[in-house]
Amino acid sequence: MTARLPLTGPLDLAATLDSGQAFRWRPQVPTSSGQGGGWWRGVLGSNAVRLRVPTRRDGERLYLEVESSPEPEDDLLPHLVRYLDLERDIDGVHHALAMHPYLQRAIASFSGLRILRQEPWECTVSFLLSPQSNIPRIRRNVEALAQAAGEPIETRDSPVYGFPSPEALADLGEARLRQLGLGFRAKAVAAVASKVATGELDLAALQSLPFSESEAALQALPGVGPKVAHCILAFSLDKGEGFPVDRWVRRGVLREFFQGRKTNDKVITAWARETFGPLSGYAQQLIFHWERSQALEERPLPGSRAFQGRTGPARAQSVERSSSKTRSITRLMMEMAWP
DNA sequence: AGCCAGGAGAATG
DNA sequence: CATTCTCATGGC
Repeated sequence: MTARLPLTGPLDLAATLDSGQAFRWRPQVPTSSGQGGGWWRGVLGSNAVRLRVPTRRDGERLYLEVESSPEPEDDLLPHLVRYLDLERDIDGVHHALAMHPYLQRAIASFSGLRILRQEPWECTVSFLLSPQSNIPRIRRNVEALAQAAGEPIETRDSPVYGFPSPEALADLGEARLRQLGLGFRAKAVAAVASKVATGELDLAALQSLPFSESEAALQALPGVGPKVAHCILAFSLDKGEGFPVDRWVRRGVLREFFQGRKTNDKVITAWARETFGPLSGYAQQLIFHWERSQALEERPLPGSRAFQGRTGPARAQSVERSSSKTRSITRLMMEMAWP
């Protein structure tokens, strides 16, 4: 099954799918002849899918291919539209945030950066894995969970697994979760899985609560502090006030908005909510991506795939200098690799 | 090799 | 209440 969806605004799949919101998307490696490039493979519900946004003059379109069988339910498209939040007026959001010169710079590089609306359970587990970890490792951990306890999904080539149900993860237990490489995070994953499996906790119900109540309910869970709670709020519960503060965001905010004075994260979070309101999550993503890309530019890590260019304006900027137009990283990379 | 990681939670001062 | 230590392991 394939589909084409019209886009009303920019969509940068690389920035949106591959830098820390979700952890199961992989770029499809193009063949030596350049075929298959630009696709992103992932799992949506019980479907193995791939996505692509080719460059077009008459406006961009999103291409979807379902690589698994049986055929998907006919509500897959609505689910995809919701997952990528395609009906969001991202240009409008960015226009509002561009009143801050610092954010304006980030917007110029990441105009198609979206905030996903993930399934709350998968998002919660993903960020339970995040404390004192790093994105490559979180990816590995999530994938290990899927292989150990997820439902197999039929495809033509390598087997794919759905994200495990709460019951499946609860049944694994802390010890087995540790064996999968989660480290001390296994305890929290096991505990929260058990709460959801027994019905004691209804994550989806938190979406209909006011922001602060939803935030408090999440932080009452084992392994969920301010950072993890705000990731869940922003990336799966559609709470625009969510503003996860990690070291990148902290660095950017203190330098650009606090004159370099250091303050604690509680102050930063409150400031963000006052300053950006329901657009806090978008501001946070722009800051996060911009700060990481800047760090990458300073220390390019020769040979790293990041340097060879999917995300990060380090490489893109050098191209943009010779091209007067500002384009999204995704489109830029496509033009470079597949003219 | 050795430092550090999209933190949380308990232990201190 | 603010700061410090511990947790488990792997990426670079």
